[in-house]
Amino acid sequence: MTPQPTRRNEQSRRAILAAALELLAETGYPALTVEAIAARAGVGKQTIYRWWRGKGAVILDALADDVPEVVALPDTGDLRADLRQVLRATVAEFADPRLSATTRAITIETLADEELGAQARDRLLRPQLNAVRVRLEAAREAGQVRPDAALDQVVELLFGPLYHRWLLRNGPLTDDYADGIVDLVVAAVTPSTSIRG
Amino acid sequence: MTPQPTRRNEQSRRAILAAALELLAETGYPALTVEAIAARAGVGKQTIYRWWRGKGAVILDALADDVPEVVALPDTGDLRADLRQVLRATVAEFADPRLSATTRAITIETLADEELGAQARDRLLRPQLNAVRVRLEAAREAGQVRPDAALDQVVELLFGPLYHRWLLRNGPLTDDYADGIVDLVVAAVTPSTSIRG
Amino acid sequence: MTPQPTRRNEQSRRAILAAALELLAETGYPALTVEAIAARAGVGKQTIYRWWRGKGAVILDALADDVPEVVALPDTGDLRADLRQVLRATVAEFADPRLSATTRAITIETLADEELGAQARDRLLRPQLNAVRVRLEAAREAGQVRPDAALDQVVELLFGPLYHRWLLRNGPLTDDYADGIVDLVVAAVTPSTSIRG
Amino acid sequence: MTPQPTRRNEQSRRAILAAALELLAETGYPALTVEAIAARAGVGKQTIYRWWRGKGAVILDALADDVPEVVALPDTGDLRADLRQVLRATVAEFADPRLSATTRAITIETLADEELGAQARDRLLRPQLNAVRVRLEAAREAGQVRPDAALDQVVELLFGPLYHRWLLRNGPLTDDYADGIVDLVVAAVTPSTSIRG
DNA sequence: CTCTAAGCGAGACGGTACGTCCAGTCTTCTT
DNA sequence: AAGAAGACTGGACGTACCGTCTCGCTTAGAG
Repeated sequence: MTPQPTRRNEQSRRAILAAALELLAETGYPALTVEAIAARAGVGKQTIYRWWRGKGAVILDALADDVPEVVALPDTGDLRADLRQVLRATVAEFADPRLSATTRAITIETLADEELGAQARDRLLRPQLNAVRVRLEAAREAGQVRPDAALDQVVELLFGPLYHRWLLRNGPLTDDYADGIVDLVVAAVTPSTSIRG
Repeated sequence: MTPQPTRRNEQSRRAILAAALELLAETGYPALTVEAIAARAGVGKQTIYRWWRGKGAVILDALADDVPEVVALPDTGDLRADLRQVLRATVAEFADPRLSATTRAITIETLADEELGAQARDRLLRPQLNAVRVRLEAAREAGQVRPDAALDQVVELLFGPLYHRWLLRNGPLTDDYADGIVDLVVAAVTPSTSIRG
Repeated sequence: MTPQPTRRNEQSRRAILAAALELLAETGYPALTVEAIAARAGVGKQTIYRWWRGKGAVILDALADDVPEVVALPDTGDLRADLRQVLRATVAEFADPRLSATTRAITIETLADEELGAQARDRLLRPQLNAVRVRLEAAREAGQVRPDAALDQVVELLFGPLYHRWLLRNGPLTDDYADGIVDLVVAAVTPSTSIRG
Repeated sequence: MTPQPTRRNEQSRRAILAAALELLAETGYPALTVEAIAARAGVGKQTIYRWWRGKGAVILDALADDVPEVVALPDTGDLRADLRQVLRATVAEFADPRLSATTRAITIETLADEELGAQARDRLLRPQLNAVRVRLEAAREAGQVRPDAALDQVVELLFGPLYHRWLLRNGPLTDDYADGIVDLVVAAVTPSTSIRG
């Protein structure tokens, strides 16, 4: 009943993932079909259904395969500069139509399927967020961030607005915008120097 | 060729929107079909396709019909308190499975279809964001917000993290979380009192 | 409820019949629709349904309008020659794609709808058959046809084979074929000259 | 693209043909739909469209399946008697509402679709006509039929009138009528005994 | 070093919904 | 009151994919 992973044909697996990404780029997610993936990959439909639950799972796998497991963030000592760099990179990603399309695709699938959502979160989202968190922890130890700041929230404070604006097309996504967010967030977490200057 | 809105049957229109919302609540968005809406509304499919581009457009219309055109925000003079109230209300909305499901539905459709996205933005999102913006403007005039703060960004700083966490299921959505976001944002926009403490 | 023929718009009537014939020639019977007739005639659909039962009735009316009420047959005294002429004319009609198509159309409608069939029979078929019958009666009086021959059957003996071959595409329809049928039929009805040659 | 007949499911094929005949008997040809056939047969619509061009093709196949490939005609030595028997049988067939309806159905489809017409001709009509032709050939060899008679025409002379009268409802179809036709045709083909009476 | 059970390409299958087309009815406004 | 216009319910159309189910055909590993 359950397939034997040992016997799995690696060549087919790769052909399927490649075909899925190609078709995603060409036709967009809603027009993507398992049948088309199978045809493009030169593979029987059953071979897809044997190893994945549907097109969403295939796409997720394909994307996760493309992403480096661990993402490292630069630490120049200048928190603001480092964050600007990260957010500008994110803006650039969203500006790239290809990457943008795939991210939208993943998001759709994520919305409709809880299990897939969990996988996407753990394999794609978390590593990225976590890298930023690590950088913030370093900043906190360096006294550049208030010790009581909830760093998970700070991370979401950085990415949430970008994601929101991009997903809902609520305005242009520019480097200036990214910088503005960073400035606001830095202001929010900088220890108050007020009491006695 | 293009239908004549004058001749439109208002009764059918309402029946369709009502049926769409009912079915959405009962079966969820992916299982929602134009055929089912037509059947439930006692309407020919063509009548739906004559006036809408598909189920997404119907749902959007149905939801937009339910939303008050203008949303007013309380102004108690206490910005932090007012914002907490708004964000807590948003958290509550996201916690309600019914509302949550419809918002997810809209979001999916929005992602796949640019035109629909524009409509959703203008008719559903913007009014809500704008209400908060108005409150922030009042706060700025009252000297509670730095005069140079880009208020649109601040609004997104409030909602972005919530939306991000909810959509990607990146953690629990609680009142505490909402309060934490508000605290961070208020800290970000409060005029620096540094000069002489 | 029942429409008042007095008030009927003669112009519309004619436009409808003309449009029906045009479309029949252009697109063929199965592709012919009431909607198209109405559009072509610049007429509301209701105006068609008010006066006819459907596209079949319209077509029948259109064709019956075209046909001379009474058809006369030549009588040269030579029965064989006269019949040959009639059957050759019929062959020519069947060879004309346009006439052939309309006859096929009528036949289809006739098959499906008994009432229409009756009308077609009385207004289109009978007059034609009757003309031949009259000629045969004359021949009988002239002693060229056996007095005991059932003339209705003889008429059908003439047209039945042609019709059969044409409708079922059971072979080529040529003048030779027509002549052959005539010869057989004449042989069948010629009084036996046996007694003394 | 084109389906592979090897893989064809014989069970489905039979279920479809059976369902088609059932529904034809129950509802008549015009009310017959591919959808209903599929439902009754417990089959997907695509399975019908994969193997047939439409309901007409299905019905034709169903009927052709029912017909014995080769039809033999009795040969008692008495041509007139044998032909009477055949034509009376045909009259009986036309009198049976069920058989009559299916024949009308086939005819309609035949009229509209040349290819179908060709099939109907070859698989349904020709075998029957040919059987009569064979009998006539025997009669010719026995000297009961003029040697110069075009037998194909004679066959059509027998069936044409019946078909004509039935299809166009141009009069009652009785055994007497059939006998009358046979008498005429026999008269037409009997070698003239005149020469020396 | 065969044999056999698995995965495989292929694609037919029962289904469901699609978006379109037309039938025939109903409604509104015009002539 | 009839007509032009065209929106309405209804229902079949033929298509596209879904996910499952055979087919033979490799192909690997247990005997």
